Amino acid sequence: MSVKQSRIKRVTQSDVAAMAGVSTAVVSAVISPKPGKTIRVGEEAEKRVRAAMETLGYAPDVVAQSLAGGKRNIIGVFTYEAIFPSDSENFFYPFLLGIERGAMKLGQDLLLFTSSSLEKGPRSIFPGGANRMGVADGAILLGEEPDKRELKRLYDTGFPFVTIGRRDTDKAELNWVAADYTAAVADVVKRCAALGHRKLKFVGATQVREQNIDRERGFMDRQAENLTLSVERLETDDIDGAWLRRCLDDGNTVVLTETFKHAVALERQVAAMSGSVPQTISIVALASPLTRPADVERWTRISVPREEMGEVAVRNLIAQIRSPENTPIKTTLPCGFVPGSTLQAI
Amino acid sequence: MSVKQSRIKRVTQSDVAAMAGVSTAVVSAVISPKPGKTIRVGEEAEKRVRAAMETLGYAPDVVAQSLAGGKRNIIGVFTYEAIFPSDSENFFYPFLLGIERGAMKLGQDLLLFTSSSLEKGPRSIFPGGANRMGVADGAILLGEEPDKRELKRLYDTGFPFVTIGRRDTDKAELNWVAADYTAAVADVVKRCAALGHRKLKFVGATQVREQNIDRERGFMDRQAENLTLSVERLETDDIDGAWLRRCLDDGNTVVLTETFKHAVALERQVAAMSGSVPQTISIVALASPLTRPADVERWTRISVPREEMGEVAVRNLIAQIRSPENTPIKTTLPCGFVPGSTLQAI
DNA sequence: TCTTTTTGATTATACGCTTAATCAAGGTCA
DNA sequence: TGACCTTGATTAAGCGTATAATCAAAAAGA
Repeated sequence: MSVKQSRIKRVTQSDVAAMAGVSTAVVSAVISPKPGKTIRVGEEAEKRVRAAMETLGYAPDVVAQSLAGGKRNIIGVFTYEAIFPSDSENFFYPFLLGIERGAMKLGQDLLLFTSSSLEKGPRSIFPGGANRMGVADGAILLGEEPDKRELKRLYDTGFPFVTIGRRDTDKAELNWVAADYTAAVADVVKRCAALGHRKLKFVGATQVREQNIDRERGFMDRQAENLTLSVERLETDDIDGAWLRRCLDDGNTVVLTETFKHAVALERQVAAMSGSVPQTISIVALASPLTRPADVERWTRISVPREEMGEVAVRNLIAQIRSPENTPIKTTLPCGFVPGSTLQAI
Repeated sequence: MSVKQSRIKRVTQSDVAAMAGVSTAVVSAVISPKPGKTIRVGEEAEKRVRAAMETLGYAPDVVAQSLAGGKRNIIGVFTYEAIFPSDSENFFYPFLLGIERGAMKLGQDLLLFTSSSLEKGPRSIFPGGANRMGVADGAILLGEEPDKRELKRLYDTGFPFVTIGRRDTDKAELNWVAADYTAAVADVVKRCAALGHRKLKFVGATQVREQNIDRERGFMDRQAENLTLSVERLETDDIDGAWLRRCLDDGNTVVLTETFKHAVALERQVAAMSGSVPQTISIVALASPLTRPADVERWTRISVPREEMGEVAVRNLIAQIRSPENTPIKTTLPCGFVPGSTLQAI
């Protein structure tokens, strides 16, 4: 006969209620005061309840609160990759900084859904069909989802969440906070034009998501000003000598690359034909690097307000949680232009 | 009159049960088959249940499962500083990596107590007297606590927790996982001896905590082998020209410093008297740097198995949560010796 | 044939909290 | 003085699941 596992004795509401000489409903009301006051508490009683909570060391059980439909002051953070990136200069890290700051300011704890990892590969919101997120009041989703249907499915559950990065879905109005790539790229084009460039090429990733669309739109926005603009989407491998030759022969004087990898690949080809950047051709990177290369500073590029995006995501999420009847909040934040030495006047 | 937010209707066990023509208990048994079989299910019934789950798209509610099972599968992480260090090469970061990995493996979510931050200054476990930790099943404490009484107080609540780093407290047997500084420093002394050093000096921090005691003990362990050992504890500012002169005059050929700051301060003084390390004197750092200086690799030092410590902390915590009647688990993990160019033979 | 065991299920309760529905007591007001 | 409101509470009904306690029927054993 095995020894029975002794349960940890939790301090519960009724313990507190008993000590304070009130009912559990009063304790509940003290923990989470609601404007819709179906239960009212007198000063005296509240004082006794708080004292009892103090001496008993009571903390509400979030799980029970969740089940009962109350608020927990916990926001979930879901990432498709590891939350603490082993590469510490990781692209996602600043978002987390911002999220933590936002959570601090708003008195929220952060729940990281580390349990949803399968053996290998990317995480799933619904590992094995179940969804742990319900423990939190809402969640922030970070990173590129491998399967957009998961977003739709989560949306259908009615669970409040905010994605970092714009998300476009049929039949689902999502909350998101995104960088204003459109304006940022349009600004880059304008600056290039001011520097005398007339033929500009946009080199984008083959994977086309919302942010890529935004960049391309920003690029094309400036068509009017007697510029010649062309767009190509290709793998970095496709940027070879022949490609560069054609690009130059076409008269392009500056290339805007959607990723750092493209920019680096391009510079390598320039070097291969004994040219140099920006003498042979100018380059502007339209992104923050995924992992910080040693020489980032050298590059002319745009910067994404990542920490701020994280903080705003928390604010928007809380707003959405507090009034779910409101329409989804979509926030775009301006990017910065970072001058470097890879863009020159012509 | 505001429109009431219509709750999303969940597919529950009883829906499935109804469709399959059984009771909810059977459905529950089908989802989680336990060895302790208090409920048995026939083949026919199981088939019907599975079919019903399929057609209804049923997914168990993890929150309810947690409530009923008594386990939340949530581990708290408490840090006295910001959890996501803005300096990502931060000393604490690898611990978090390990904690996340451990949590993943054991199917736990991680709750970061960001709400317990006061305006400024270090965090408190009991902000305003309340303790949010009860939210989790247990917690991992990271960083140097400003006030040890908080630990005792937390211990007295019976809440399971593990500290990273050894903690010694009166009347409280704590769980911890620590680096084996004693063995590591003893090893360093042995290596120095093997290289011909006979007079070694230990320079420690004035702040004496458990880990400092451990290092000093490791240093003194080797007294037998006809070595001359001396210990000094001082601020980095106290390492000036006069001090270095005395140190050399005493015949010391190697200094073991407890922190990187001390090591750096010492080297600066050596340079100030036109000497160099390790020609003038050898230096070994007995720690991992708090923030990674550009030239860490140059230093002969010991390395702390931080990621592993984080992972083990999770394991130990879970073990403690599962069987609270067990005695506290104290784990020490071996450090590594990292050869560098600041230690030479004599 | 009568008792005992095994199999396959049901019922009822607990988990800790929120909240609608109630209610008692005292205060207002015509 | 009785009708009505306000205040400060209590009661009780969930939320979705797990599981101990039961139980009926069939199988096995004597």
